[in-house]
Amino acid sequence: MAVHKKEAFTQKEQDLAEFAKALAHPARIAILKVLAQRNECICGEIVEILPLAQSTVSQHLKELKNAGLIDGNVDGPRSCYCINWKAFEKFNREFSWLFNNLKIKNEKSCC
Amino acid sequence: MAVHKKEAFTQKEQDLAEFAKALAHPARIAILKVLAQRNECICGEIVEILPLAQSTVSQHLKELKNAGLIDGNVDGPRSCYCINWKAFEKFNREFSWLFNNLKIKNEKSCC
DNA sequence: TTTATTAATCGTATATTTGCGATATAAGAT
DNA sequence: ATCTTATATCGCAAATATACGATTAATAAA
Repeated sequence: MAVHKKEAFTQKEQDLAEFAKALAHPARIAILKVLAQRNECICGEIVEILPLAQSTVSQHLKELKNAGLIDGNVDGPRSCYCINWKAFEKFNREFSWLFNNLKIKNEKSCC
Repeated sequence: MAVHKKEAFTQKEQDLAEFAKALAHPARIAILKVLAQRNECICGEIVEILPLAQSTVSQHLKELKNAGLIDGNVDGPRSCYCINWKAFEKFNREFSWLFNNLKIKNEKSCC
């Protein structure tokens, strides 16, 4: 994003944006869904389910992990990923904060 | 994003991702906050508040509008933007759906 | 030890995003 | 009709994101 002026915004705004960014791709939404449907931490399964190359899936997993949405243990050949619930709850809270803040003050819009 | 395989995912996944993408920048989060704090639909004020050029702010507004997060009337020299509550509620619902879906099935993670 | 097997990383091509200045547009004011 | 004012749009440069194949790394199996 070229000349990204992230620093010019509050930490809360940056955090929320970063979290949203991690969700901003259908493949990553799909990965989260897969991680949820199985009650265990798969990984190779994701590659079979998604129409993407292994390296691409690995890259998406890395982004989700960097953003803190998932945790992951790498045990040699077999990795293990799972949802980071605390992070999700924080996002939910932050998002609700923004959402409710808006809703209370401005129930009916002017346009 | 090069070779974007969006089509390979469900509509719900794409919608959620698109919505998240619109939120995936601190400037756009800040714009939504500004639109909320005033109980009217300003616009030029945003330019004064944000540390960005007028053309850049206009571009972010356009993206928010394209994503359906805000509505806007352009009345010649004076535009009028405001939150699209229905869109927000839809996103909130979709996100909760994903979130709850995950939480119910997988209360404790394995890693 | 050698040989799978699984996942991460590297390198690369291409598309998209971000940001800005400059310009165009469109209504109101003079 | 001309000038102001407020936005949108265009065109560009630089940074990121997406995707893939090829390679590396690290454990398990033989």
